[in-house]
Amino acid sequence: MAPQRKPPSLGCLTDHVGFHLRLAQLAVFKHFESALGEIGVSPAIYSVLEVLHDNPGITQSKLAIAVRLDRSSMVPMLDKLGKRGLVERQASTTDRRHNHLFLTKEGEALLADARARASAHEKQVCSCLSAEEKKNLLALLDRFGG
Amino acid sequence: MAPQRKPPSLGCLTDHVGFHLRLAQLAVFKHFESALGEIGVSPAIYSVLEVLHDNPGITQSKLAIAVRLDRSSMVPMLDKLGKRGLVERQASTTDRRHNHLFLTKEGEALLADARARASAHEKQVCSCLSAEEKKNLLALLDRFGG
DNA sequence: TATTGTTATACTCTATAACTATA
DNA sequence: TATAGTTATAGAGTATAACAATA
Repeated sequence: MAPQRKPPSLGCLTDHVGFHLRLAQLAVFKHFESALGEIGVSPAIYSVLEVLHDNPGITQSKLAIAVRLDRSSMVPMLDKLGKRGLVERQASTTDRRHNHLFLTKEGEALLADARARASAHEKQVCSCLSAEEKKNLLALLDRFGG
Repeated sequence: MAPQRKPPSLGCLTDHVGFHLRLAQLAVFKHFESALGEIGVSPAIYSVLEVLHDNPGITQSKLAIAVRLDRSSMVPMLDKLGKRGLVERQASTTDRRHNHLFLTKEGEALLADARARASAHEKQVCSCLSAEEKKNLLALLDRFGG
């Protein structure tokens, strides 16, 4: 059989938004990893740090909802961040079922670094889009997930 | 402490295309699962079936590249599809390192069902977009992953 | 009864590296 | 030497279900 010289056809796949979403996310997350991997910040961790910074004292369950994880998945993540000295759990005095979460000084410092890197990453990864196009893209994406 | 009544702020996250991509993909894949889960077709399996249908005789490595998986990840996937009687591996007669892959009759039948469901799923999940907007969205996504 | 955080567990997806058989 | 498929393995990510403490 003669070798296939052309890239294989993707058929109906080209019409499916899910397929395009996966390819785009794959590319963007890989780039993120190359930009923030060396400081130990994955996309999931970055989102947690941002929400914590913006909502000091938030509880674990609310944080989980905000970043779209199960509350049980939040636990090992916060354990890890706690061990790294980035996040603190404070048991609530008024409702002792709750933990209030805070970034430590180290957590804030790491977030500052992560933000600078994430911002540079974002510029690079979106260099193929005008400001208008990016705004448009985000609005379209929000129709699904917002 | 007073309970937080408002949804937590997402801060810088709202400017990051990666975050929006994740939320959108989460929503779209969840919907896909609810539409094709009962016939045992995940997004990954669907993409493999489509590429196989469109490129009969393709080799494992080329298939892996087409659907953006490592060739080692292709093996257990094809094992599973083989056990379900959907895909056939034919050792090449001219280069015995290659396997040529084909959908069986059962594979084609399942794909027909999957296509109908995927098409309905796609309509539902994109009901928030005009035809123009969807076309625009796919083009924008392709800037990253294409 | 309902909720928060936790634990135990398991499953899916994926990649890396090394192996084999071929070329 | 290089390539295709395979194997073994490990890691990330995530969810489900049940539990203890608390409300």
